[in-house]
Amino acid sequence: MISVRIVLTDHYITPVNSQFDPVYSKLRHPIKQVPIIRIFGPNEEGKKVCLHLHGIFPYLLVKSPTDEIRYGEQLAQSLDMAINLSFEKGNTDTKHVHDINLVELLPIYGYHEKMVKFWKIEFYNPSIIRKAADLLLAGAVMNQEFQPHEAHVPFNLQFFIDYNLYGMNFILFNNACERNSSQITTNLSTASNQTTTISSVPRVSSCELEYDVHIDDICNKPPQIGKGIANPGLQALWNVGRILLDLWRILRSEITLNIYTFENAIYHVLHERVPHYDISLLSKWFIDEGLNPSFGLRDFVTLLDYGWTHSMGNFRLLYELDLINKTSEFARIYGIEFYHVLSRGSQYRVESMMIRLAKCLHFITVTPDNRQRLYMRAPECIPLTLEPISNIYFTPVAVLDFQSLYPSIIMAYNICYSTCLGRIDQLDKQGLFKFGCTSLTISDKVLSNLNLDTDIFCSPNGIAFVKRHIRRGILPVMLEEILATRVMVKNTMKLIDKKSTLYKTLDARQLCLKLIANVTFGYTSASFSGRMPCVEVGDTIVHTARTVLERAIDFIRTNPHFGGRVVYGDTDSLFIQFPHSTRAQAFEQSHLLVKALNQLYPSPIKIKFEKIYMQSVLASKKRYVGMSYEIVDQKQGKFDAKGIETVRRDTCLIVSKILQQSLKLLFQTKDVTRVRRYVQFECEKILTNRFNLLDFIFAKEYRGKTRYHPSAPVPALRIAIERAKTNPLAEPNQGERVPYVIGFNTELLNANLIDCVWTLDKVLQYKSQFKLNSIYYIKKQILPALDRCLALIGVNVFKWIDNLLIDVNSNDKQQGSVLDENIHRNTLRQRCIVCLQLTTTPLCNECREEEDLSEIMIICETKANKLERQHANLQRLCLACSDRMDGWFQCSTIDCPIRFRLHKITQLMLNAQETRKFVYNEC
DNA sequence: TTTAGGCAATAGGCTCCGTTCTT
DNA sequence: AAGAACGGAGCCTATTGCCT
Repeated sequence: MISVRIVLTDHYITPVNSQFDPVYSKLRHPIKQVPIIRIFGPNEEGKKVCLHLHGIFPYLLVKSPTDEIRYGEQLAQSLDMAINLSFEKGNTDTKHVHDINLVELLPIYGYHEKMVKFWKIEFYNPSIIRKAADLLLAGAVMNQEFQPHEAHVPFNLQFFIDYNLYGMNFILFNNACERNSSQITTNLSTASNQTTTISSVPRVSSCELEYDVHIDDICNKPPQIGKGIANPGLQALWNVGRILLDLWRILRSEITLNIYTFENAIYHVLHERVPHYDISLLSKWFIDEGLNPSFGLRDFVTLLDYGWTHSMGNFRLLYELDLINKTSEFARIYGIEFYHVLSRGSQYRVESMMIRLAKCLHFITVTPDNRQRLYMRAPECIPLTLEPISNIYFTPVAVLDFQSLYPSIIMAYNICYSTCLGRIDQLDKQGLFKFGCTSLTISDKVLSNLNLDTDIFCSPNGIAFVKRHIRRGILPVMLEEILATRVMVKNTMKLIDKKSTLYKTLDARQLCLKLIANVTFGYTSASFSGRMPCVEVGDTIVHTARTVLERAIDFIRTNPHFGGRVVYGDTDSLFIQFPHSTRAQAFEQSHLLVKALNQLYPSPIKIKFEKIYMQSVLASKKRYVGMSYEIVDQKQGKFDAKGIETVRRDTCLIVSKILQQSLKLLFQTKDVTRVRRYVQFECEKILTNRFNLLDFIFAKEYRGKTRYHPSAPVPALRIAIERAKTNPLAEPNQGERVPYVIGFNTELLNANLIDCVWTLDKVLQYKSQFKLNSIYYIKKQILPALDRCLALIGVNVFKWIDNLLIDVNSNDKQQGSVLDENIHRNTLRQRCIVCLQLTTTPLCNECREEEDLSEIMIICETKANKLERQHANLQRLCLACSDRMDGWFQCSTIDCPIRFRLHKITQLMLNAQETRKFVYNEC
C-alpha cells in the first residue's frame, strides 16, 4: 500500500495515454484528451511525491424526464452540439461529454418524498461544466430547460468528496506506476514490496517520486481520528515551495491591528521592537559596502542582520500564532486542501462538509445561475435589535445569551432545504410554485400522506417543514454532529496540559467546528453571492430566532418578581438591569431567570448567563461598554467595550485612550468632576504641543484605485494616487491600512479636511512646517466620542474646553470654515518657564520684571538638563533595538512610540537650549 | 472569486430659508 | 429697498468598521 499526504492538488488536460486511460468512450467515439488530477505531498517516509490520477471525470447532473437509455445518448449528443455551437468558430465534431448514466437520487432543495432519476453527465474538461450548465438551463439542449445539479462544485472538491479524501490526510492506493527518473534508476528498494511498475511517461515535477495511479486503485478508508498530530507532512510545505503564504493577508484576518506593518505585527505578537529602514537606505548601505569596505562594513552588518530579523520574524509569527497547525486541522476537518482554508471563503467549507453528508444519504444539490438567484424572493425578516434604553448604569446589568442560536433553531425545528414544503399558502394550490431560486411541486398525494398537525412544523413566517420523524434534514444532522464533536473535544481539552501541542490542536478543532456551525446559516441566506441560497430556509431561521428572543423579553416583562428589566438586546442576547440589587444578588437572580427561561424552549435552544456589567454605558445599538464580571467572586471587573471608539480602528489612538481612561475614571469614582479635570488636562497637553504623534495617526483601509466613487474625499485614496505618481509600485496594496495625520494646509484658503492630510513622510521631512491640527482632533474626534457616553447623564463635554480655547477664540473672527479659522489660530503656544502662564515668548513679561535673575537661570538650566538626560535615555533604548548609535535617526518605523518621543524630545531639548540662550541674552 | 444584514458615525455635497451685508 | 452673500438645518451619498 502506498500512501501520500494530500497537501496540494491541481488538475490538467492531457492527450490519452493508453496505458492508464480509456481510449474509447461508451458513447462510441475515440477519446482524445482526458483530465488528470495531480496530488502533491510527502509519503510516509517523508519523500516528496507527485501523483497523477487517471480515470476521473468531472460531472454534473440533470433531472431525467424518462429513463430510456436512448434518451441519454440523445441528450449527450445534443449537449455536445450546443457546446460546439456556443464556441462560434469551434470544430462542430468535438466531443465534450465522456459518458452519461442514469442514477437515482434525492433532490435536497425542497422536500421530495421519493428518489428522482438523474442523468449523470461526465465531461472531459472541467472548465466546460459552467458553460454546459448555462446551456442546459437556457434550454439550448433538446429544446428543453434542464436545471443543472452539482455543477457548482469544483472538480477537485467533487473528487475529494466522492472518494472520502481530506486535505492534509493520506490518500491510499494499492497499485501504482512509477515514472522513471534518470537520477534514481536503480533505487527502487523502498518500493520493492509494492506492486509498482515503470511508466513510460516522462516526469514533470521536481518531486523525488512520481506515480501514475488509476482511480480504481484508491483504497481510502474512513479517516482515523486521533492520528496525525505530529505532522511530518508539513515539512513538505517549505521544501517543495509550492504554497506561498501571504503572511500580511493572513495576519489581517487573524489579528486585529491598527496597522499591519511588519514592525507592528512583531510588537503585538512577540512583544519585541524591531527597527525599520527605508529600502533606499538599505540599498545605499549595500552599495556603499562595495565602494568603500572600511566605511560601510558596519552598515553591511546591519543590513544582513535586518534581513535575518525579517525572515526569521515571519517564521516566528507563524509559529507564535500556531498558524500551520491550525490551518492543517481546519483542512482535515473541513476536508479541503490546506491552501483553500486560507484562500477560499466559508461557502466552500460548508459545501465540503454538507455535500459529503448529503451524498451518503443520496441527496443531490442544485446549481442555480445568476438569473435564478436574482429572481429569488427578497428576504422578509431581519434579526431583532432592540433600541437600547440608553443610560449610564451604576446598578448591575446582566447579559444573557442564547447559545449558538441559529444552529439550535435549525436542529430544534428540523429546518433544512430537504425538509421544506414551501409557503403554507401555496400548499393547497396545485402545480409548480416558486421556491428559493428554483421551483417545487408538492403533490396532493404527498400532502395526504402527511398529518398537518403532527408531521409539519409551520414557522411564524408561514413556511412549512416536515418534522424529523418524516425526514431528517441534512443541516440539522450536520450541525448535531458538529456540535456534539465540539463538546467532546472541549471535554478532552479539560484533561490535557494547556501548553501541550495536543491542546493547541484540539483548540483549533473546536474553534473550526464553532466557525462552521455559525456560517451554515449564512450559506442558506447568502442571496447575492450564494451558491445554493434559499430564502425560505434563511427567513425561517431569522424569524424563528426573533420570536425566541421576543418570547424571552415578554417573559421577563410579565414576571416582575425576577426583578429584572430588559434594557437592550441584539439578535440572540439580552441585557437585563436589576435596579434594586447588589452585584451578588444579580448573579443569583439572573441564574434563576435563566433556569425559568430555559423551560420555555425546546431542546437544544438554550439561554446562558454570560456576564454581569457593574457600571456600564449603553450608548446606542451595538455600542456599549462596562466593567464585566463573569463569576460571583471576581474581585476586579474587566473593561469590556463593544462598538465604541475604544475598539474601533477608524479613529486614532488618542481618542480611544482618553475615552477609555475617562470611562474607567467615571466607573471607579462616579465623579464627573474628576473626569472633567482629566479631559481638560489631556486637551491642554495637546494644545500646548506636549503629545506623542504616534497617538494621532489615522490608518484606514485602502480599497484600490478603481474602487472608489469618483468624488470620494478619502485620504487613503489621495495618498495612494500621490504615491503612485512617483512610483507605480509604491501604490498601497488593496486592503492595506494607509497611515496619515491631520495638520494644516496653509496654501489653500478654504481647506477641506482632506486637504489637511499629511503623510508621515511629509511630516518628518517638513518638520518645522507641520503643526498638528489639535482643534480638529479635540473638537471632532475626542469630544464627540466622549459626548456620546457622557451626554447620557446631561454633561456637556464641549463646554469643558471653552476656557482652554478662549484666548484663541478672541482672535480675529475670520470668515471661512472651521478649519480655515484654525489655521490662523494655531500659533504655537508655550508656557512661561517660571509662572507657567500661556505666552508667546519663553518668559512672560511679568516674570521678566519681577523674578530674580539667578532663579530664572536655574530653572532654565534644570529644564534643559532634564531634557538632555531624557534624550540620552531614549537614545539608549533605541540603541537596544537597532544596535546602531544613529538608529533612531535612520529608522523609519511608524509603530514605535520611542522614535516619536525621541523626535519630540529632541525638539524640546533644542527649544530649551534656545530658551536658555534667550534668557542669558535677555537678562 | 464572493457567508449575511444592521448600525452608527464622519465627511462633504446640495437645497432651502432666514439673516446680514452691500450697493 | 433690493439683491447678494452667508450660515445653519436637513437631507442625501459615500465610506469605514464594528456587532451578532
